[in-house]
Amino acid sequence: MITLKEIANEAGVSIMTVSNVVNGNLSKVSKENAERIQKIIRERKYIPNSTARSLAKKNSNIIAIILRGDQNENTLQSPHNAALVGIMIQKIQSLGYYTMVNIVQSQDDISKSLRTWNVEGAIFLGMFDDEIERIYQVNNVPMVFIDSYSNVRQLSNIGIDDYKGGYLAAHYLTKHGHQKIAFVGPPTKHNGVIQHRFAGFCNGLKEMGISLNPHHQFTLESETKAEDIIEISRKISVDHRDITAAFVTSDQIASYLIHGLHANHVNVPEDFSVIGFDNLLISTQITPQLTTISQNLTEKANLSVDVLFKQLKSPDAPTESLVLDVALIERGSVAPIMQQS
Amino acid sequence: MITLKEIANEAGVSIMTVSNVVNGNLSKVSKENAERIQKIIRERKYIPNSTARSLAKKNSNIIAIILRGDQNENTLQSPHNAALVGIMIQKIQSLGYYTMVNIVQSQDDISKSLRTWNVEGAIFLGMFDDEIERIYQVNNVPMVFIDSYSNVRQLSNIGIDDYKGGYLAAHYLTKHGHQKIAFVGPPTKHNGVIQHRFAGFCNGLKEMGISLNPHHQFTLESETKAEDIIEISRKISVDHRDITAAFVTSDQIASYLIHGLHANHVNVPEDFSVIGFDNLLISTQITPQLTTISQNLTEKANLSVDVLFKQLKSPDAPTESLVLDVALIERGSVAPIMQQS
DNA sequence: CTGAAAGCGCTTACAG
DNA sequence: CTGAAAGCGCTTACAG
Repeated sequence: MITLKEIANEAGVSIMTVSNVVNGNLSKVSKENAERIQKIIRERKYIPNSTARSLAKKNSNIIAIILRGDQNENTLQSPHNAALVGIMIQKIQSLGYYTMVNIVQSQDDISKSLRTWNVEGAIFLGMFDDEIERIYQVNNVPMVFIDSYSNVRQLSNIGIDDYKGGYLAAHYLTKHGHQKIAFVGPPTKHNGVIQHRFAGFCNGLKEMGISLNPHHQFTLESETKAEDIIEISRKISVDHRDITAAFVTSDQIASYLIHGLHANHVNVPEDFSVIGFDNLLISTQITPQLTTISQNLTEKANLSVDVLFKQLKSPDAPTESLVLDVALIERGSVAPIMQQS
Repeated sequence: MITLKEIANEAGVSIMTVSNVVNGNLSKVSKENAERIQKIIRERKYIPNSTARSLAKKNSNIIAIILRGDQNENTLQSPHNAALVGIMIQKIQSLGYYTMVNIVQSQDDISKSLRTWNVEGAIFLGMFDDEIERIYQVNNVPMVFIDSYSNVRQLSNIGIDDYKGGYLAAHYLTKHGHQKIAFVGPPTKHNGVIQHRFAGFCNGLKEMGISLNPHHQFTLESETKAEDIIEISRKISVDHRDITAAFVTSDQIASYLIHGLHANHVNVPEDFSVIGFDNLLISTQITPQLTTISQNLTEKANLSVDVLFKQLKSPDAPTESLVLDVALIERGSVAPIMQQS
């Protein structure tokens, strides 16, 4: 590894002068020296040692992306998370920073990763409220959360209008004549995106004079277990033939549901209508293409980095909580009920 | 930040003794001291400063995952890459290391990221042959490549039997009576996975006395542009009604193709058979479920980390090139030709 | 078993 | 504009 000292020797100056050139403090260096040193730096392919720099400056140029993980689930298998992380990394890089990615289990000590590397800021995906509380207690770097509804304290959060998403779905289905509508998704009892989508959905129905039949709420214990979703399809097509439509909390689940319905000779949208959530690639890959609630992942990722850097640059900047809009995308998975057999 | 020195002061010992305790060199410390110091470390929540440690040790505990990116494409949007990266991160963490993720454009200087942080090893996804050559010239950390067919030098690589994948597809389709078969995928002219899948496919056909009609090779310029795939569907269903089946180089592309065929009133598998590649989640989310060539991503990711650490622990370990097996998964997207109308 | 010294490669703060 | 000194928080190598 070539160092400041070697460059300084070769240029016949002190390491301070080289350091100033490396850091672009050209006002402190004579033009001749600056140019000569720059030439040597280029020729010798000098790369500053970030560990030394971090130690001296007590900061790092590292941003951490921290994902809530699970023993038996690959959290980056979720297209939503993967897309966000990919965009964030690119954005962080473009700002001259480095990205460390951590996947933490509940009991893991997040502060260790953050503190050991003097991480300058962190973006969190999928954390639970109680974890957020603990994270705040032990860390004081700028932090931004994605899709948190925690109200235990004022935090910077980038989320979407989950309530409106559910509300739009309810209105759209009822406008198409559906009355007996199912809700399919993870449990709605936790404070989070699912609960808000559910609330918007129920209130949307209520406005149309419909109340959700509790038996028509189908709860998945695990987000990604295909068998559970297939089982729900079976129940709907066998035990609940009166249901004509479903609002499903993710495109992923919706696609399995449609597959399962089809296997039970219930065709979408002829016999049954489905609305998904997210507007992921998969919503255009299946047949019929999925009518869904879209969220803008690119904006979500970029804004989260923007908000983080705002706080990073001015430590007393107020926390920011942004709610991005959602919209209903009409495709082929919903049909008016009149056409149904 | 609490430091070694503070712990040493509080314990009334030198920082060396504390350092030995922190690093588990308990044979060098008296039992009483060790226990007292451990207690203080726990109470004060001491976390070693990795930047200082790295500087002193001239290494880091950081592994880099480097993905080939593209201006207008999110490389983590590929479920294949996202799943691999997720598993790798978890594995790297479980070994006590940290993961930095870089998404590089062609002209980017990879050695900068690697050298500035004293990165101890790197795993590369999606690099081209000429880039690999350059990477090797300027870096000397252990490196593992994923899915590279570069033969410019001996390198550690984890890949799959792409040739066999194509071969299996050809045999399976011909055994089901198909004769006029299309190949759909990215260009086959570059040395890489696609070329080998294509070669296996062509040779598989040849063994059955069939040669691929050059007009039946449909080439996609961009892997993910849905419109291009839909256009191919149109061509096949309108201009090439004699084609009865297709081997497609990814499940992603296959799903769009099936959707496009359907839009042109060609139903899979009744009118047309399709085999995909990867066995991603999507292959079970669409209707019909996709018959496809499966690769084991979990094994691929874990082995790549294993091989990297083998080289990292013994610097003169030979490079390892592993080829994982593939298998054909029978689902619903292929039907015998006799049943076709 | 224990610790004083030197050094890792940088930056900060200061003197000239 | 230039540089000598001190220090960031650790580890290595050595002496006791």
